Amino acid sequence: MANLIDQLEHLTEEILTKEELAELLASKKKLTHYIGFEISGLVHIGHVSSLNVVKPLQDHGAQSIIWLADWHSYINNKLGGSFENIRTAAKYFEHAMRAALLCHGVDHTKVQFLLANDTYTMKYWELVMAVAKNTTLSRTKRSLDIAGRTAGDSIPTAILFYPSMQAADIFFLGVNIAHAGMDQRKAHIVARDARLPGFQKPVSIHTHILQGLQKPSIWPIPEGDPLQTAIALKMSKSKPDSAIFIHDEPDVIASKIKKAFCPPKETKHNPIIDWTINLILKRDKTFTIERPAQYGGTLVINNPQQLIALYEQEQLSPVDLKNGVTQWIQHFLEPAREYFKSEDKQKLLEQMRSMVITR
RNA sequence: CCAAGGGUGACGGAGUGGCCAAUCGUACUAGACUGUAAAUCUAGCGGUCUUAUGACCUACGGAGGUUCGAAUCCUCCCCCUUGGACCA
Repeated sequence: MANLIDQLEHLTEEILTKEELAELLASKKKLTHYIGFEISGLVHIGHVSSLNVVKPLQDHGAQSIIWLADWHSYINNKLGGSFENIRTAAKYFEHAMRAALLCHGVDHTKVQFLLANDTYTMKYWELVMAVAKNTTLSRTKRSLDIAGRTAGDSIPTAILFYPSMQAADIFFLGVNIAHAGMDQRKAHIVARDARLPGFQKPVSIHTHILQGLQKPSIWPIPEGDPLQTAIALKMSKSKPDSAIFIHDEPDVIASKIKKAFCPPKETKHNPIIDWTINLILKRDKTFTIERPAQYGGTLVINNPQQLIALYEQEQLSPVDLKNGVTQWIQHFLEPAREYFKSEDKQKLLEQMRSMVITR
């Protein structure tokens, strides 16, 4: 079994911190990690991508928790801000997550699913306040982009509880590793800086945020804070063509990739390049592109550098890359599609779809 | 609770008695052009019917009213923004 730290480094954008993780591993403590999701719309490939660390962690004996953060949805007014809708959505979400885990070859029955509302106790709210007491208002406000908000807008007071609650979740669940997409890093920092007496600072690991498939509204992308840029470019559940959902049929996958923004020679902020590097090449050692002989025949890509070089020199055309990516994703999501074939899950999916539209 | 300013189609934002189904921009959809997408151009973009001209229905926060006629005027209500009052 390969070294866990190396594996995680390969799969993620950052580990806070590597030293702390090494210490944790050396301590022989039981590893527990969690990833929380605000329940909202349909589950897409970005969610799937963020679960890429579950397999190696499990292989090293970690207990995995998927946290269904229904209170966060409620606070953020998702799905009409109705607990009833959110509860239905949570059922869908759990299945969708199980489906996503299958794509990574994870035994989903070993993953623990917890719904926040079924789990919170008075002790939890005490922890929320403890975190809030140790966090300045300005930091809380700066952290609001984890909820897709900015303090500048007129915001309901409830949103201000969001970061403290997310940090408190970590302590409440007693996990020693928190993992999430890069867009959630500020919540983890709040937790790490909260210094709650009697609690360990959590190690936190952050995965890459996959870009949305469509052309960014501002192009070319101005230089700036890379994290802000990534958040701005991330795929959106509310724009169906910017994301591929886990239950999308192969023809839908093909049509979305076909419509995707993909400028020739341009490898920065090119979603197809982004997906190839961060989804495909992180998971597989090689990526094979079948292409007609007239365009060069079958191509095997071994690493991101090679991909970038070929693409920038126009030895790999957007069309061929798209075709390769399409095939790969169709295959990758196959287990999820299978999982969702049953009648009860189709029904949940339908419910979910109508809920998202009505909203 | 008070004051001022607001609530228009997916969004931004015009329109302040008939020429308004509502300018314009963005987004979206379709087609043309590219071995992809983008950009560009053309068309569509509340609903139903019609080959089409057109007709009808539903619409400008909600409910009433004035008028031949209202998104536009009046009344009441709801909500939002900013400031203030109360708590002191």
